[in-house]
Amino acid sequence: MPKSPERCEEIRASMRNKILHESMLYFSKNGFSGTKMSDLAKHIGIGQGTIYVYFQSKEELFQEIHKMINREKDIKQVKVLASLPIPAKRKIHKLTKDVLLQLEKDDRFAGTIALNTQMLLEQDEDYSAGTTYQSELYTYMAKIIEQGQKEGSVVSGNPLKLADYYWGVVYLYALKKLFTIKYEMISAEDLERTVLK
Amino acid sequence: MPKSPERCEEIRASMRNKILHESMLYFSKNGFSGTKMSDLAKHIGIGQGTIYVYFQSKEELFQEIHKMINREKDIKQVKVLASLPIPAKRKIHKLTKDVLLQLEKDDRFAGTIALNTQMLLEQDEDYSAGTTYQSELYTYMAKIIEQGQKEGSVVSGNPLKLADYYWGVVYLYALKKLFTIKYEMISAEDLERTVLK
Amino acid sequence: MPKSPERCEEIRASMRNKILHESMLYFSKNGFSGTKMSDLAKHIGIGQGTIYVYFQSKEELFQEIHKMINREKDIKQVKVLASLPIPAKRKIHKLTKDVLLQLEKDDRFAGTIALNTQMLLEQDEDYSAGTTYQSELYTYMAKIIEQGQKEGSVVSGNPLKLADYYWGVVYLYALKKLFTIKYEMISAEDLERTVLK
Amino acid sequence: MPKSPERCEEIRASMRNKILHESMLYFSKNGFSGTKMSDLAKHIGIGQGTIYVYFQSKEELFQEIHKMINREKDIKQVKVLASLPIPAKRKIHKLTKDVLLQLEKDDRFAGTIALNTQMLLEQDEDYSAGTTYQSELYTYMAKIIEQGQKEGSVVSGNPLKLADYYWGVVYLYALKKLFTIKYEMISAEDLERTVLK
DNA sequence: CATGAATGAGTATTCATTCAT
DNA sequence: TATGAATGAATACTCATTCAT
Repeated sequence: MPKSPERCEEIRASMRNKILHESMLYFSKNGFSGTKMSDLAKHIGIGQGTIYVYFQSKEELFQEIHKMINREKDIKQVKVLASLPIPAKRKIHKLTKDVLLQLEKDDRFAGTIALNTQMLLEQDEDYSAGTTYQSELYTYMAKIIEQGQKEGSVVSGNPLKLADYYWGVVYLYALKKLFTIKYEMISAEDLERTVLK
Repeated sequence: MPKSPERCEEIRASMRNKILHESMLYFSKNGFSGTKMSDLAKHIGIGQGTIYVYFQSKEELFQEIHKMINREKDIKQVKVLASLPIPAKRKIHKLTKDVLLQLEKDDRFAGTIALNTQMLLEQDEDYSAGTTYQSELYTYMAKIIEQGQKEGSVVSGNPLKLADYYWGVVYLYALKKLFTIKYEMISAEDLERTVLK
Repeated sequence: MPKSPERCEEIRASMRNKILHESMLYFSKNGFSGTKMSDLAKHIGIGQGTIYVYFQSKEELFQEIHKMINREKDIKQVKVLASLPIPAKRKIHKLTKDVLLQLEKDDRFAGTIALNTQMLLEQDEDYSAGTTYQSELYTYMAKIIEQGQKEGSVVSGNPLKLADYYWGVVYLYALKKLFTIKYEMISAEDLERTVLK
Repeated sequence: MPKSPERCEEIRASMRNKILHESMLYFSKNGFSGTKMSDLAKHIGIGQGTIYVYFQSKEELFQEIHKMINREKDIKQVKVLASLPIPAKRKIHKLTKDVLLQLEKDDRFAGTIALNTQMLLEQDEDYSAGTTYQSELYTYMAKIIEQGQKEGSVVSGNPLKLADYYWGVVYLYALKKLFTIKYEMISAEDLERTVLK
């Protein structure tokens, strides 16, 4: 009895995802050149060759991970938040609460962020890809900040620069979470103070 | 006729330092596994073999760089500042101004900081060394923060955690300076807001 | 579908042995420092990397070869011979005949002996291992010699020293066989004369 | 006051000889490829560069050592001995006594012999050089053996082959002397028995 | 499909040789 | 002349990738 084609496809997709997710975490901890394919395979619990059934090369795997990251990261939330008819201060409260919660709970969130560092640290060329997305996230954040400045709740200064500061701190604590044994997460108040008066 | 021993020693020391400093910058930009010894030598402008006259291996060179960093990083400034009989707010102003100036001017300052990331990202064992020092830097900063809390100029919260936040942001912008083509440095006000009310 | 584990193990063992045997002959002809891993691999007919799948380093391979040699060298024959109830002279005749036959036929026998020279010539530390074994071979030979001295067929003198002389000559002709284009093997009579009257 | 040219020449010759002799011993213990020029220089107690003042290359040094060896080795003794009007047995007694004495006393004698092994083990091409000389030594020895066979004091067999056997044993004990910590030298009787009845 | 043994291009390291002092 | 620091070609070793099973 041959497997049904759909079932087959399903199995393929699930293995591909497994590799993608585990690799993301592994790469985020060890960097691109710091990761050996043999170690990665062992870590995932599969044979070395198996990775090459799903991905053409280490390079491609790394890029696919980034595509996945950018797909997952939900900009939507910020986008929606930006256009809601509520004070900027509340928007920032809400965003901060959500971000810290996600950071706390989801390993992948921290991994995602760490990988962007790796990108920054190791790759010079494919640089643009990661930045593209970020700018969008930053844009919406900047809108909220601008609103807050008008409302008097946010400090003055270039909104984009402030947005970048806010996300930079998020990124900083994502790294700390991933790489430090015991680290106290930043408090909502401290994080908000990057932009709130 | 043998070369004069003193002169010889002098040459050796100067070459060793040259390798150490140049390597620091190179490693900080490319990471440990991302650095090829042949490229490094070319970058320094010496033969590959020369590095091995002074260091046993890539690994050892990397460790010696870290020893050097920890020796150089001057805690003194913060130490002295902490014990001055002036308001904490002024101390933080002074410190912030100095740190941002150094960050702006001295490549090595940013390099030093970036290397600590590499350490964190790539090496698991020799981790402690770097942390030891940091805690001292953090301790003095925490003292200033504590003083500020009493004086009412600094936000409430665990002083050490706040010190860590402050230095974390410094570290974040050091990375940005090293790895981003055009980046606006954080302003003194924004940096101070990590701890000041 | 994974390969069957048994078959896999079998393949590994056979490749390991192939490398071990071929390397033994190659090292014995070229010495340790005279052997390049790339040449060795080419000579065996495998990729350079393959050797490192089975052995950690050139050094380790060399040591494993010696372990193998000491396992293979059959002391048993001499041991059995020593305890047989026949005249020493006949034992020596038998032994000499066998040894010369093996020397003539089996390349590995000569290789084994040549490698012990290499050991002697190049390695200072791991020296003991080889010697341990030899002393056993020498002990049994010495017993036969002692018996012969009582029977009047063997020359007088320290039996161990005479045993060492006998095996030394065997060793000498093993070297000659390996390294000289055309060499006449020693005759049984000449070899026996080291100890027989 | 400039040094007199003769004195200068004298100094040069003496340094050259020092290098030559020490190198001979060092090469004989470590082999050609097993010898590092830096180690050799340290062993001699001079700078690495100094060797290159006197010899063009490692290769040339090695060859010069061989030339020196062949110059030193006194074939004369055997040559003279061969033509004396005394019984072969006495010639062999005399030769054996002299050879063992020299082996006992003079390190260079053993070194010389060991180097011929190295030659055999490592160099395929320059092979002829060493052999040329040996054949002369062997020829005269063979003459003595032939005389002994006529006189009935020497065993029958190809005289050259027997000469080779005799010198082979000498060579064997030279190696033992060089490479074994405590080794009992072969006795004159044992050595003579290679050829004497 | 899944595997892990085999591979060789690529990288770290050594060592004979040069050369400024 | 004597030196030893500097060099790069040669060599040991690694690791992404392939492929027979």
